[in-house]
Amino acid sequence: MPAGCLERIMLLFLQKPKVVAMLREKGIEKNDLSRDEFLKYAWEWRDKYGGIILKQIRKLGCSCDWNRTTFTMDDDYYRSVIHVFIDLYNKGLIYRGNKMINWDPKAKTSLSDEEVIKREVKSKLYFLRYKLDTMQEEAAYITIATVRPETILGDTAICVHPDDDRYKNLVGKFAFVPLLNRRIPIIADEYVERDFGTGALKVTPAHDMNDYNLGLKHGLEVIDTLNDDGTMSAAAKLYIGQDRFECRKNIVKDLEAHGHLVKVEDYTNQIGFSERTDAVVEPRISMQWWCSMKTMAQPALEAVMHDEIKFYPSKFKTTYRLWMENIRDWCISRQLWWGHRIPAWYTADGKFAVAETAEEAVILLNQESGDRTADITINDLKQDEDVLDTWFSSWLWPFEVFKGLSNPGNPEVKYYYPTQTLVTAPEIIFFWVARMIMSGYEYQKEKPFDQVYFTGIVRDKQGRKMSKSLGNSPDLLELIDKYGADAVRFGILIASPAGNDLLFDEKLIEQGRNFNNKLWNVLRLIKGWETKDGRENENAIAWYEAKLNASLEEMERLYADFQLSAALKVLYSLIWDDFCSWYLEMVKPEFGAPIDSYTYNKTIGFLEKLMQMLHPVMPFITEEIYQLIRDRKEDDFITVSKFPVAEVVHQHAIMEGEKAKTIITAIRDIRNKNQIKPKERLHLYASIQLSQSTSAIIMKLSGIKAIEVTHSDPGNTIPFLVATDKFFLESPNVIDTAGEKSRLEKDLAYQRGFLESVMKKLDNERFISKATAEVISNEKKKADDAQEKIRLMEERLKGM
RNA sequence: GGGAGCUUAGCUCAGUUGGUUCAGAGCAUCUGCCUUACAAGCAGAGGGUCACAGGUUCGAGCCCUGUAGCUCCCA
Repeated sequence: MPAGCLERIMLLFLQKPKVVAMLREKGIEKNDLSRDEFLKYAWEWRDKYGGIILKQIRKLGCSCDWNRTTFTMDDDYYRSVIHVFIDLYNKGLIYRGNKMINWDPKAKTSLSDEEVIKREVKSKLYFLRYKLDTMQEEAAYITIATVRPETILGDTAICVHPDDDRYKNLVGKFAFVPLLNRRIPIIADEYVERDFGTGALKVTPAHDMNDYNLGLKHGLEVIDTLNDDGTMSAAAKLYIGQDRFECRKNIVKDLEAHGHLVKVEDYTNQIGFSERTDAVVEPRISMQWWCSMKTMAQPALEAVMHDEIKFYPSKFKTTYRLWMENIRDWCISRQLWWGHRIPAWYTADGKFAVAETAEEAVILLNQESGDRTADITINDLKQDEDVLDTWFSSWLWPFEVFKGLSNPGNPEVKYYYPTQTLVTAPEIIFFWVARMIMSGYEYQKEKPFDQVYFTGIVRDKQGRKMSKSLGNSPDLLELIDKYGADAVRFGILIASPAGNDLLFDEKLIEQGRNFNNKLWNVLRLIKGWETKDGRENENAIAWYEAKLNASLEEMERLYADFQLSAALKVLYSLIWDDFCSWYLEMVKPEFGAPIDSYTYNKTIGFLEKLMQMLHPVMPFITEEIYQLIRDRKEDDFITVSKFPVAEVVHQHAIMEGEKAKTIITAIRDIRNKNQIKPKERLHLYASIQLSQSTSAIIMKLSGIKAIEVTHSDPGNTIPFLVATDKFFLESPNVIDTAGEKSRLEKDLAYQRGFLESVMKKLDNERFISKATAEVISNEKKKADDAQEKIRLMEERLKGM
């Protein structure tokens, strides 16, 4: 089983406490602290919670290599992140630039596109009229629609579609921004959607991505009306200092009072929220550090498209390709304190150098200026206040945990890199997966892993994503207390089909707990047996051995294809149905009687294998049972034992066993339908000679006194068919002929219909000429079987 | 607006080279059992026009096209 699949799924449940939240609980606002004070708290937090999270992971039964825990803020790792920044800067792949970014006014930091979560929100669409600058006496207006009326203070143009007849004559003219009376041009651009609103668009280059682009194209003025905390700036001229949402309310009132508000409509639109603080994100022009992506994306894209790195499920290849082909530069600076501080050093006059230390920066800057008389000293420099996006450190993970960058070619990185499988969530395919692949090729000249398995997203019973605001995430530790870690693991894994979402339901955990209980009772049963010499139950043992090997084969196939829940279902059924309900019932001695040693040893062997197969899913109980069924050497643990390998499957043994099962089930069904007590021992008559061993199993599991061979109904029996073999079960009660007859007739009708459809095929020349020989012979066999069954049923109906 | 995916039993879902021994599992339901491993259990049973409409094929839950509804990703 690919290690970590389940672990990854389960980690989704864990709560991630945040430093800022912790401080707030203590009554400390981040703004009251200095950078150093904040970092002191953050490290305290990390030491405390980092440890707790690791403990929780252990509690879940994750078997990781605990000697290799690594943190991106560890000294060595930190240096590597800085090194990569400098390296990419020197390669020209990192640059500083003033561009439009996503701004989180609550955290007062920039965000990458990936950190913005779009949500649909019910808003209002305000229709506002702008007075046109005309020579005429009579006032004329142009009406625009906006959901953010406060942004009109930053308007520097109105834009219409060049082919829009309604506005053609206005292009090139001017209008006045309401309340401010700033004169702005009316321009034309094909970007405008004529059907939306009034077809006229207000342009605010400082606060909207598209408007920004329009501004660049048409050389518009940029007026930044917002401060970094989301309040109106001095440039807004009005409402200065008011929060953007408060300002919205006020400006609507004022616009209405001045007759600029034409109407208000309800409107649903997508709004970006900060993944970090859930604040409404503001597009904002800002000086940030950027990582150029195009060149690094190229090899990373090809690797996945050519299956050098395989995605499971493969549908994510398309998602990946589309993102990579349209990749945009990555905003890597964050206005935070916690993180890897950007190694850029500034002089008072705005010059800067990128270097590991201030000393090196001094040298670089002095070399650059070449002016010996004006040498810069360390005291003249100030380090960039900002830190790097956390993903800028995480993307080095696959090799830097083995020091593949800081100590290139060391034995560990040579041994472990590339790793086998990355298990992760599709949500971070861009954040992390794509970037790890890029950094792998950039810094190790090789892919970071062979395959990526994407788990589903955990949802609640109603199909909603688990989220803090909904409060619908279950407390995993509480569940473990209630049901046990094994049960929780089982419940989650059984419901995790490859790549599909997982609907969490406590019922599934209950199923896991019941399974635990079942396993424990198996142990109790077997431990209670006394042994005697002998060799019995050979058929049952041969059947189960074959069954176990067949299931192992099946599971190997499913695991290779990452069909984890399917593999677990096979195993669950192999244990509960085949082992407990059938095998153990077949070999179980009568109460108090001893079991032969051959059967006993075989049974212990089976249970041992089953526990090994189940161990990745339920590590705790399987280890416990493993230790209890045999005396073990001190260092013999299931967790380090070899996973069983499938041996040759004896098909004949399986068929023999299945036949016995079918006969037994038929007899049990008849007992049920005819209210014959399970304890009542009956005679069975069969048209065929069953093997000694099969007969013994049938007698034991269906309460049969004796089995006799017969060719006709001995009378006072209930007849039944298994394949084309006839059986007659002695009936102690008066036989319900009417019920029996109607059941028989129903079955007969089905068989006739079945035969008809098969014959249709066989009579079809085109079928005979086109289908494979195997398919045809199979169909012929079906027809023969059906004919025989029909004959037997008709015969019986006649006799009733 | 662009893209990906989903629609199968009352519920949640499997069904990976097209062949009515393939229409399945778990839960839920019904019937009968406190049978000394297990009532958190045992033994059985019922239940589906595989979203809809066409098409390809000897044959379609599976392949193709369209329609409807839902979900996700990107803009």
